[in-house]
Amino acid sequence: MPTIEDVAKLAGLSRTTVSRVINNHPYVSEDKKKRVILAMSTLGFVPNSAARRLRKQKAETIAVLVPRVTNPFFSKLIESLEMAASEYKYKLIICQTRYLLEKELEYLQLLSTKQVDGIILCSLQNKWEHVEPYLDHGPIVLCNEYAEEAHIPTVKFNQVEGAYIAAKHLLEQGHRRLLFCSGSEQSMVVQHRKMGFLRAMAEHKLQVELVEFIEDAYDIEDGRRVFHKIAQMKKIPTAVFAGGDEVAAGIISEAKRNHWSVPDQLAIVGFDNQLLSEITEPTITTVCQPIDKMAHKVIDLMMEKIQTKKYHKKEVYEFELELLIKGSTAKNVIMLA
Amino acid sequence: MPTIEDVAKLAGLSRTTVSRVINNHPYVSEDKKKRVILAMSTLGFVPNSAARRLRKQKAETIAVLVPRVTNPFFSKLIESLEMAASEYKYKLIICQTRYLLEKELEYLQLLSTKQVDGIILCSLQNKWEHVEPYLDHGPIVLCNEYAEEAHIPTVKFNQVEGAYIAAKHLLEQGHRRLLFCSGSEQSMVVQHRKMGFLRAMAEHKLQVELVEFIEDAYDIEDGRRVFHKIAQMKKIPTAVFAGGDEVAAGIISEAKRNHWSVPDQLAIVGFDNQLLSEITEPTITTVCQPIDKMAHKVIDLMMEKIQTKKYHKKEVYEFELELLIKGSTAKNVIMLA
DNA sequence: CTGTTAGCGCGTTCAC
DNA sequence: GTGAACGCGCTAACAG
Repeated sequence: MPTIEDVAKLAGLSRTTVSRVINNHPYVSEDKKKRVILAMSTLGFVPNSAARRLRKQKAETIAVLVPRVTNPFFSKLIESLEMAASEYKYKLIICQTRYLLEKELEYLQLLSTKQVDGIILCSLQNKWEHVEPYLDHGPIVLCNEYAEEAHIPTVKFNQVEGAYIAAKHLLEQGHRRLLFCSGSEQSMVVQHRKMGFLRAMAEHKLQVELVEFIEDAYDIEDGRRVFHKIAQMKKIPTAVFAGGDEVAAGIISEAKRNHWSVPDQLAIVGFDNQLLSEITEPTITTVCQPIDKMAHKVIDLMMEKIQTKKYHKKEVYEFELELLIKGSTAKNVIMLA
Repeated sequence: MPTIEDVAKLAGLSRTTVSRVINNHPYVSEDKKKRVILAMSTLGFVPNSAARRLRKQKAETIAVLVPRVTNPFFSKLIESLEMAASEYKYKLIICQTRYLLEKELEYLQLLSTKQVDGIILCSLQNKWEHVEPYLDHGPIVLCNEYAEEAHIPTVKFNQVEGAYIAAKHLLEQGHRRLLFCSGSEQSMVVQHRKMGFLRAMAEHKLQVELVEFIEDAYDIEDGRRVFHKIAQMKKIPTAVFAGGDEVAAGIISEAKRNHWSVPDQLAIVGFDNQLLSEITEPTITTVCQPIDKMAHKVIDLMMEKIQTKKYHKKEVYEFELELLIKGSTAKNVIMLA
């Protein structure tokens, strides 16, 4: 591999001049610039990133921690983050924690070892006190997650409100026995949704007959399991708030296999507005999250923090959610042919 | 940030000894080892990766090029690759080419700039001659894709056979007017499937009435569009070979909205055996690909190539595919309750 | 078993 | 405008 030295020799100039051309500094005569560029291309010279990183103390790379990329919410988020980052010429390194505490900490070390300039946490399993020390090595930004004690930039959705409008919708449809079904209780996303859900319940306190909770449901398979739990309950709920469209789809699918009618016997509201929610029968009433907006905000924030190196202040940016009413809850809506 | 020098000073030893401890070399007395470890932890020392990379000429990182992470096939592949790579303590950097030639070349530069030790190409849009030069800088391995002229390690599925068994199944069900629906014609995956499909057609030449082709279908939305194209054909096919379960799901969904009966009026076979294929009604007959096996093989291969630095030989590893017959083609199968 | 020394390839003062 | 020289942090000979 040719180095900057080789280029300099071939061009009959010093390393410095070559370096200046590479980083297009001013004060290089057009003539020599041409010579350098010629020499570079004849040698097929490419600057070595390790040396640059060492010298500039920048990796131009950000780590994104997500539980799993197979979850469509996260893969959509990654896609958006990647596009936003590439506008700044930043690379992303995607890390799957699989909800494991150790994996999360392991990947946080990318920051200490300077393999990345910052970390975007889209999942937070560890207690904040275990994550905080890594802040010594660079910026950490929370994305979609939230931690009360974390004094760092945070971009999130208004999950409280999202769950509230979803729950309210179910109540307005006349449901009195409800099931709240979610992912890990660890996550503040879940906590917030539960708060919103319970707020709606409280507002209709007199009418609500039953409120049940189920945890750790993430995908279609989990949804199927949830259905069977429902079917075995003493008092069977008439409506389910599912943490994601995948879970909702699993419930619907299994319900129909068992000849339950949706939404008449069991109404379901999902989350995320995945394409999947248009495929099921009925289609899934769902809460739509503006992932793209969030992704852009996160990247802009991260870039600012990397530059200014001031990232110990808590600043929370919140995006609003919207309920899309479709077939899985709408009793008397005339369905499109 | 403390450096190895600081640790050495605090421990009253030389940089070398510290380095030896870090890389657990032999020939370091237990006593000094202890002192070093103590010094490291009191200072909170973490080795700087940029310096290591520069010195060792290794990034311990591999780039994976995929079209889009939102495609479940690729997100599943990434998940498997990531788990396999982490066994070697290798990081993955995920790059989305979005089927763009320039993006692909841009990411290949990660190899020239030494940001990664190797590249796994799960998508190949450029002509091989445009990719080949990058081989000067490190190993490139093809995964799921194939290029005749590429003399590099390749791990793939037997797409010819996969499509053949799927097509044969449709013919055996009595279908005589068929539609082959796929992604980009560029991809050898598509070419191979087409070959297998046509081979089955040829074997039943006398009976086949119609064979149509549609391209550039990747997701649920595309599937919907495909349905409308089908509906407008002069001679309407009775069976569709879809390049993926998403497309198949889109076709089924739209077909049913338009009161077509599946599989009676239109039979459909998908690809990938996604969870989604269990959600639709009917469920989707699909070709199952052992993604996990492929991923492990690719990583093992890549590790070997990085080590030996011999990666200019073509060696092709192929995994067999399997047809899973479900509701979208099975006319007379009694469906499970 | 341990320390001294010499780069890995680049960017950047500071003189000229 | 340009070049010489230093050092980013670390590892790997080579001595001892």
